[in-house]
Amino acid sequence: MARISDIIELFIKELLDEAHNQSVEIQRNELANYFNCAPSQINYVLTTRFSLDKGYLIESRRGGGGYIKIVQINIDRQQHIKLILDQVGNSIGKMKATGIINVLKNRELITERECIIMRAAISDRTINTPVNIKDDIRANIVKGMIIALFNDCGRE
Amino acid sequence: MARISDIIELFIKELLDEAHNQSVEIQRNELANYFNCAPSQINYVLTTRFSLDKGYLIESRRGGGGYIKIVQINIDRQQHIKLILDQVGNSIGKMKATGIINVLKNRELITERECIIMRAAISDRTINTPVNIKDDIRANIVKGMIIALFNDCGRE
DNA sequence: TAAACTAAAGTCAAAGAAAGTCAAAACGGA
DNA sequence: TCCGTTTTGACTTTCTTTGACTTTAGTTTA
Repeated sequence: MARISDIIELFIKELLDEAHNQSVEIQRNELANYFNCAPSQINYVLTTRFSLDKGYLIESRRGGGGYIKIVQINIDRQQHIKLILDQVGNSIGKMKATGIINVLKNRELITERECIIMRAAISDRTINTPVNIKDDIRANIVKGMIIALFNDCGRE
Repeated sequence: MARISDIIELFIKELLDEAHNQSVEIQRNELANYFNCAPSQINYVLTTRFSLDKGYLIESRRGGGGYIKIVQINIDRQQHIKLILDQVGNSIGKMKATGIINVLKNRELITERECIIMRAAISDRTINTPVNIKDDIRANIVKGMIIALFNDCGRE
C-alpha cells in the first residue's frame, strides 16, 4: 500500500535537510539494502522525484567507491522561471505539472493558496478532454499561469 | 429496491462527515469489493453524485499505492460559493468567467495575484481546444479552482 | 603492464497494482 | 413500451516494483 518510492523519497529529503550544504551522497546498493528493495528502485525514485524540473541535479560514478550525489540546485528567480517553462514544453502530464507547481511553492515563489489554485486548474478531472490533447492543454495552462504571474521576468 | 449507487453515495458522505477536514481517501477496488459491485460503479457514483457542481473535488492516482480522494466544500457555511458555482454552470464564456473572477476579487475573497492566475487559466489562448468544448472546460477550471480554494483544507 | 577480477552504478523491459473509459445490457418508472 | 438511469465487464492507461543484463571504474595478478 504505502509506496516504497515515497518512503525513499522522504528519506533522501531528510538527508538533504540535515546536510546544510544542500547536497548529499548515497551508495545505491547500500540504500537498496536498507529499504529491502531492488537497487534499480533507487534509480526510479531519483528520476521520478529528483528530476531537474523538481530542482535537483544528480551526479554519479560507477565502479569501486562509486556513489550517487543529489544536489539541490539554487538558481535565481528569472533563471528558474525560464527553466520551468522549458521543462513544461508543449505537453505535460499531471504528475510532472504538479511537481513543478510544488517546486514554485517550496521556493516561495507562490503561496499555498496560489499553489492550490494552480493545481486545481491542471487537474485531470477539470481538464476532461480526450486523452490525446489533455496534456497539451495542461501545458498551456501551466505556462499561461506562470507567465501571467511572473511577466516582469526578463524585463528590467 | 435500493440502488447500490445510492448506498455507496451515502457511505462516502458518512465518511466525509466523520472526516474532520472534509476530505476522504478511498481505494476503488477495495470499496467495490466491499459493496460487491464492479469497480467502475465507483466511478459512476463519483461522476453523478460528487461532481464539481455539487461542490466536490476528486483527485486520484493510478498504479501501485493508488487512491481516490474526495474533497468537499462546506456548502452550508459557504452558500455564496454555491451561488457562484451555479452561475458558472456547465459551460461559460471568457467574458462571464472573467466577470465572476473579478467579483471574487472585489469582495476580497481572492488577492490580486490569485486573480491574475485565475484569469490566465481560463483565457482563450491557454484553453486551445476545439471551440465546441472550450467553454465546458473553462467551466470546469473555474469551478475546480474555486472549490479547491474554499474547502476547509485550503484555508491555512 | 595487460588481463582478469571485483565493485559499484545504469538500462530496460516485463510483471504487478492500481484507477479510467466506454459501451452494451439491465432496470425501472412514466 | 420507451427512455433515462444504473450496472457490468472488457479493455486501456498510468505508476511502481523487480530482475536480468550492461557499463564503468578501480584493484589484483600473471
